Amino acid sequence: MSQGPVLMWFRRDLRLADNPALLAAAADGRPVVPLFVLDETPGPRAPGAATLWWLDKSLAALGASLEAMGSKLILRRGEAAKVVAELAAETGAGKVVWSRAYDPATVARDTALKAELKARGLEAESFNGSLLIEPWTLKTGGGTPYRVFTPFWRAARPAIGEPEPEPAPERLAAPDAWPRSDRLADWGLHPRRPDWSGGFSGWRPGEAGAQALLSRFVDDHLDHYALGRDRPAMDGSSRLSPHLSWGEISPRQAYAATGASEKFRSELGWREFNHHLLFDQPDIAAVNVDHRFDTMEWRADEAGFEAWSRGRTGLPWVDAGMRQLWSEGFMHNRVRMAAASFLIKHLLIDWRRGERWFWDTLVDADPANNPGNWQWVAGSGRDAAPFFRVFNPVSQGERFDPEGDYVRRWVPELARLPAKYIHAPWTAPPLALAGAGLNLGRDYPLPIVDLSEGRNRALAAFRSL
DNA sequence: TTTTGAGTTGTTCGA
DNA sequence: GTCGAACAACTCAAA
Repeated sequence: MSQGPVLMWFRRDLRLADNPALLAAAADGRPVVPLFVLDETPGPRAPGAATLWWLDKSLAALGASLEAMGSKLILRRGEAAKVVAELAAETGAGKVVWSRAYDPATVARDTALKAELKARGLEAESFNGSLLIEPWTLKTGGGTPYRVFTPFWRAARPAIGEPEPEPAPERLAAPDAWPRSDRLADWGLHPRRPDWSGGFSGWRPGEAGAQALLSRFVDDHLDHYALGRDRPAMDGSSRLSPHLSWGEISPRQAYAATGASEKFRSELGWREFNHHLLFDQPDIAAVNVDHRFDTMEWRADEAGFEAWSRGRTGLPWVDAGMRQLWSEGFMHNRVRMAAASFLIKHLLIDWRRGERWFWDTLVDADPANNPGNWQWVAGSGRDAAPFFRVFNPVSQGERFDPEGDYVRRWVPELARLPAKYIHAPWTAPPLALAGAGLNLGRDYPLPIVDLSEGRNRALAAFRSL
């Protein structure tokens, strides 16, 4: 067996517990050199601004946890495969371990790196640190990937079983000398000039924050998840998505803790489904999974896109969601669907534009889930919504925010409007508008599109595919 | 090979 | 207000 330290390359697995790569690194007592590489070279998709904010805090948390056990997180910047190979040489490492990624570009890079390391006489091993079940282990009877969620999940469940997450390694041996590390602050991941992250204060990135959130969710919300997840004003959702995205918590840990809710587990199932899609398809952020959509003539509506992204569409349900997104880096899932549907269907704007906006603004932006869910709403994805499913922002709002509390919170100019009109302020009688101190068209926009006309235009366009 | 049952999240219209 | 049908057939997965 080769000697020297083991290089533990952290990627989207920024945790110590239930991390198979880290356990393998620690297993035989050799010194461990933990590493994270910030790769800004073109190639695998670069994280968006909100996720970089998150990464900054998550790396700080991971670094502190490692130091508490006498270890250290080495930070390097550059082309990842090159940096890893160089640091392996620099430290005399005999082995490199990491958790697998599933997008084709990263898979190709990692495969090449593994071959290169082995050619140099090093051991290189990758592990499953991010999924309940890996794509190549689950196939239909015909040997193809599942394209429909329900049979996919029915087949996946027995294969997953009841996982038993592993604890963190008890100790990590330190090398004789630590290699040089960048300073996290020098990476400039926290936004400056302006610092737009003031609304992010409710988040606690890092493994401890993820575990605390999971416990609280299981104690307070899991019993009523199926209903609570549909009420944005109550926020009975788990909010675990950004923690899962960076692997601060493993899906095995989340799955094991939530056996009381099939509904929640099936949401983890959709995360798996999207990762399997990511693995099978060349580039789900750019290419329609259903190629019939390649001929769709999307509208080039700059004003519409601008109104949508800034929460100025005049549809309170959509605007509340888009403003929550801008403020917190998050949007409740119920509202995401309506906001996405509005852009794609009522405005007939290419889903990729919306996907890119979410990619940059969501703290949970994920290479599998973000494009997968956008394609699902557009109807171009796998097991996607039928074309005639056009979310109506007014009826959705009335159904899932009957008191209007969610809208009041995020669209304060409507706060004094009675619940009866809050999802459709243009229907309020003049007296009600005056009583709410609201001058429509000045304080808050009139709808930028007539809902009925927009819907019919979308149905016609989608039908013609 | 053929057949069969089923398919995340909706809206509108008419009875 | 409530309810069922229509929306558009199509594809998937498994028997």
